Amino acid sequence: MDDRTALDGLKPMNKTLPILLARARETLLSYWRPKLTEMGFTEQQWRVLRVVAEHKRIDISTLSEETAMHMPSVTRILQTLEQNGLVERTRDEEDSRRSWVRATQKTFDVLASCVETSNEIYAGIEKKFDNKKMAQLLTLLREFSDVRTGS
Amino acid sequence: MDDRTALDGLKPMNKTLPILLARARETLLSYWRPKLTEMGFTEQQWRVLRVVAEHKRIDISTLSEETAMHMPSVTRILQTLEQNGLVERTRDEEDSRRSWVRATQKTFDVLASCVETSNEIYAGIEKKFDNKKMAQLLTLLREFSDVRTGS
DNA sequence: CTCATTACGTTAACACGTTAATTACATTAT
DNA sequence: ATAATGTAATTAACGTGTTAACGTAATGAG
Repeated sequence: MDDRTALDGLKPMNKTLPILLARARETLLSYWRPKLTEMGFTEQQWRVLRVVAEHKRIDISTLSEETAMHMPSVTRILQTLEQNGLVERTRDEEDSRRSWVRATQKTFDVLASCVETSNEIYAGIEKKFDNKKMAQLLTLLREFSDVRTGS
Repeated sequence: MDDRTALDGLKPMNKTLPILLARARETLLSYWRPKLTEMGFTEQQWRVLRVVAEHKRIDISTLSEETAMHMPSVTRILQTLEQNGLVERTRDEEDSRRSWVRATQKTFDVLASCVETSNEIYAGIEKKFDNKKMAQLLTLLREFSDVRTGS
């Protein structure tokens, strides 16, 4: 017989934060996936596109920070988006290490065509998870994110 | 000049759920990463190991559900864990499609050696994000996860 | 000025996420 | 029985997560 006493000090995994975060993400995606598939974007490409469009121009480091993705992922995704004519890149004149990314008109057209569906999706979620709870959840997630350790 | 009117109907991305979920995950990992690296596990391998250890035996589908990971990922991770002597697998006698996974003593030893650190990590988090807030967060995440659509 | 250091971004390598297809076995209906 | 359908798990293919190393350019100390 196995010695399972090791488990005494550990919480049941299905009640822990990592699992619940993963489930919440999966639930959110269950609403978005049909539209993303139809548009031919991955969730991550969509995030990058959205953030780039919010700025007149943005550098890779800031983009990485705002999308909550690591820079290698951002680099790869930008290559794809650039090939598809959704973003353009230029080098900084003063500091030639830095490069700037801008959204093209094509991106704004895609976003415009998505606003309606976006509102429908959030309305659908709100039916089952009201705005007050959502606001609480967002606040708690923000507060939790602020306790990050060095790194 | 670009036509940015498309953005009028969309929330700033840095205030949306997908980004905040990603940040929360990253924050949590910032606490765990040192220990995981030291032990030589990825976060996902650790999740699988923990869940397997909670059951006398568990099938792949259930394991996939409880770890909130897709079955192909679970399959790959189990191959690694099995090669390292952390889990064992057997086929079901009645239904030979199903296979059962069990944790070995080696797994329980690893878990036992981790309980102390685990408690320290959660204590560290609790200093900056108290138990009441954590309980609220877990509850809201659970409630949100329950609104998943078909699929 | 020069060398060491730091910072921005990319590349490389391997693990996981995601979807579709596949294999193998059970179940159901005819 | 057998053919059709459904289910458990794996494989395949491609995109992303993650870490380390790399190339290049700016910065700072001597």
